[in-house]
Amino acid sequence: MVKALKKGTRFEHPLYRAYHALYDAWGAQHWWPADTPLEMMVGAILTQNTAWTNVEKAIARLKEADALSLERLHRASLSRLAGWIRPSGYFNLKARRLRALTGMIFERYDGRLERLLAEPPDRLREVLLGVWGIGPETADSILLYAAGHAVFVVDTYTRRIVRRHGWLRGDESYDDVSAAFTSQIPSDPGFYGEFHALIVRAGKYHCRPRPDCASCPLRFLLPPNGPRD
DNA sequence: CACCAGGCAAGTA
DNA sequence: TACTTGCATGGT
Repeated sequence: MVKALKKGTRFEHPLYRAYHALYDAWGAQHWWPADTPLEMMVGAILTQNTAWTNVEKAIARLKEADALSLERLHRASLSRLAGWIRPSGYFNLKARRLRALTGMIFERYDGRLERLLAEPPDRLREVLLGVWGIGPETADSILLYAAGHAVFVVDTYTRRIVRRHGWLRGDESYDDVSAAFTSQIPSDPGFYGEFHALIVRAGKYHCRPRPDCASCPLRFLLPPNGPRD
């Protein structure tokens, strides 16, 4: 994983210390849980505002139907597609979003996913954001976990944690929160991918709407008066 | 029963 | 620009 980095004041930053507190407690999270880049991208759309356990069911059904290929996803009717991904919720919406993605890859990249993913990072982000149904978090997840670029994914848990810990005010734009991480911690996709996964785990089991800080690995890094809000 | 989950786009003022 | 709303299943 991420080996020890050289010492220096730069690495005393709260975000960097938070990473080590989480990693020491829980170790590697092995994200993103997908067998192929296509599966990763499909999962990124299916998990929008949705519990991952439901996405797992949807992915399993796609595999069961042997539909998890660019061609088959694109050829299937929207109602078939929606039926397969039903357990992940918002299935009519997400069927159209998957169609928008596969359509773009066929129209602009000759149906070759590897060509899309070979685009330079800024260009790839721009293209993905141009697809209906792909916003900044989904785009950055794909950049990081499918294309291997060093971007920091910001989700609701990230926002909650940086606000509760007072690392940021909490009203910053997506890009500002992302930049707060990438400007303060070493640029390494493995590192960013692990950190994001650890934040999600902390968000799931501790930094919830009703926080459970008592056993959270970050409890010693909280502000003196406890979590904000 | 209520609440939550690894967002996004479209509408309104 | 800054809210608000629709989208939907499954687990706690």
